[in-house]
Amino acid sequence: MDRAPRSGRPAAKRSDVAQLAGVSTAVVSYVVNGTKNVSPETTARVREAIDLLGYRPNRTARALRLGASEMLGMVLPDATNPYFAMLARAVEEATAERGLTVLTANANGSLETENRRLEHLVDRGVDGVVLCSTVLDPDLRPLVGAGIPTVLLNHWADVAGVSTVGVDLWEGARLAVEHLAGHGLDRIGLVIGTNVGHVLDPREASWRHTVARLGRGEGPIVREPFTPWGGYAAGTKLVTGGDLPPALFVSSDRQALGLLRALHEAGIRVPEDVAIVSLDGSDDAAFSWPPLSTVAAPVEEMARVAVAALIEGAGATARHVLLPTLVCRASCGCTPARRATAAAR
Amino acid sequence: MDRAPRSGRPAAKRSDVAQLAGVSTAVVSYVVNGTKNVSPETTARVREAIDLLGYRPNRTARALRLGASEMLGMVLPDATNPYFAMLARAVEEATAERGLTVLTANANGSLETENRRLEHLVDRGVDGVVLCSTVLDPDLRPLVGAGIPTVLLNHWADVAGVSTVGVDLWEGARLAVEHLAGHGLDRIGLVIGTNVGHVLDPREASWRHTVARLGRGEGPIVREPFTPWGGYAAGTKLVTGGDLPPALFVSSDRQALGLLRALHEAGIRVPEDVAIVSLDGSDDAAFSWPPLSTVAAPVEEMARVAVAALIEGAGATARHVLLPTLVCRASCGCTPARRATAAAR
DNA sequence: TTGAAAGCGCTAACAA
DNA sequence: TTGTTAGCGCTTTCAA
Repeated sequence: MDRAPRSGRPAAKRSDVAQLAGVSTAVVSYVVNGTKNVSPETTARVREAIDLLGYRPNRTARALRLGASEMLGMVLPDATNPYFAMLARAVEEATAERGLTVLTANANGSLETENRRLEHLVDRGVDGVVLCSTVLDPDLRPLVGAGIPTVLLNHWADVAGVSTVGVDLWEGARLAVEHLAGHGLDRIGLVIGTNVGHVLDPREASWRHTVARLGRGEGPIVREPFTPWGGYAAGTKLVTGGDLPPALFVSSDRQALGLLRALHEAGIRVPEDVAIVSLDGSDDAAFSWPPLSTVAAPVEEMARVAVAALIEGAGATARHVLLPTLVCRASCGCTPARRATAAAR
Repeated sequence: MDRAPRSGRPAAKRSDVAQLAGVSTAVVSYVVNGTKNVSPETTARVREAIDLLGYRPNRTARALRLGASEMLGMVLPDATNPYFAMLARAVEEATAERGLTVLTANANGSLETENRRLEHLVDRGVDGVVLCSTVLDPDLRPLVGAGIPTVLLNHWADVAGVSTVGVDLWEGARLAVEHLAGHGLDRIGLVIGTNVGHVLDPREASWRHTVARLGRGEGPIVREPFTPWGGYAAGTKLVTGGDLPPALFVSSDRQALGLLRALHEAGIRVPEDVAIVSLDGSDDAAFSWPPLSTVAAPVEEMARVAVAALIEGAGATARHVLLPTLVCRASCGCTPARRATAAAR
């Protein structure tokens, strides 16, 4: 070795422990990993030596030897999006419970970056990958080529060779539309994203289907990106288009935030003039004005299922579809936004 | 080795490349890392072999050999907080530019978890740590003990032995208060967090100082946690306390979100009845209602400085204090919130 | 119950 | 310019 040890006292290694305890290095391994029977006395001696030296096993060496890094990779479109941030945190938690680490990477909304990050994770030797992709059919070749178990999280389409876990968007849209209809609103519009490719988004399909089933009128449909700016643009279109329906199903919370702003700017009241239910259930929906009623994805459960699929999946590919739940706040009209006393002012 | 190779064809290793190219393994290293002169012909042959086999160096082995993982660790209080999410993304970017990877960990607001995550990062052999702690004086022992370079990000107090990079909060508060005063408002209150320990928060000190210097009245001061719920509680107090000042400096965007909600519920208009400037500059401030005027931290710069301090710092400990900038939106009264046409309705 | 030793894939000093 | 080789710290087989 030709490198100076790190500043500070060099970390103790397994052989130091072995020497101090008067055993072979193998025994230290047995004690540390509990993989073999070691006599109580020896165990005690080894434990003591470990404590004395403050020994911590070198996980890099372990990873090299094992051919497994005990790390999971996760790539997100953008951790700055509260919904993905929740997902990331949940995955981290589910992973930590199993003694693994997550290596998180942001694709920043770029497919090219997504691929680069993916390859990077492969190089780092992650044992599995949780991929939240913005595209329906991500490029899985680097993963498949390396034989790395992969699960597509927050995904609703079928993809060959990998497991997916997603929300039942059809059911989510049904929940939203039925709720809005339950408020007696009879024309229900849709604000939805643009990046869904050529496959019909289940949110759109279900919105259309449910509106028809309930015998309500189909309001306008506006397609804009899944961002607050997209939502703002949608709101502006709706307002200037002069065809503002009394109810709107918005396919993401962030869009709803932007929509709300456009509506406010135009002096349109929510929920009095337009009632809104959105979809995601991210934190920021609770502190918009008015607070958003939203169909919430079961984020923790999604994460747990995804991690389990990766670890226990053992090559099986399954499609997990989880049910969302409606969280009522003020934007749909369920709860009065202002306090009674305030309204009386 | 006693383990089956991963499913799929086993990855090519350096010796395969060497064999195919008809050179020694050392030469492959030289070519891959560009550490030594290799003749053009040999280089070409090696490159070809690499492409042919789809060879990718094993970073775990490299890390073990080098004694450096080429990973940086980052621990955050909560990546679900948009401000920290921005910081995390910026750090990831600054790190990627240098060919390194970030291992991110969430402390979930718990000091105990923070320490556990820190130790975990040490075990993983990270070459440096970016620590965003919620406490003023975090436990750096695991880091110092292992001789791992550390920088405290988003920190404003002096801590022995490590570099810090933070925002000039005094200046931030000055900017906010002066701006509010510039709108002709003469009593300026403060909403601030509770978890600052026994040291006087510079935001509070500067608010007090600036208000006095400008000859304005000091409005009420409310202390609640740095969360939307804290902000909501603060707003409720202010409203029911009956001492609502015409201007409020709020020490974090998330608090401001909650505050806004409490104000809305009480039918109080922003900025007409109360003008608000907050501090952070996170994304969600742009889509609240009304959009928040906020003193924005130079997040990208903070991240770059932090990463540079870690990598080029070479044991030096410096204190970097960066300047925030005021971003005016509607909550302070600079911009009319509603469109003129809407106001005319 | 314990130990000796091979070797994970890579780097780089040293020799040729 | 290229090759030989000794490890990095760990796990685990096989033998004692």
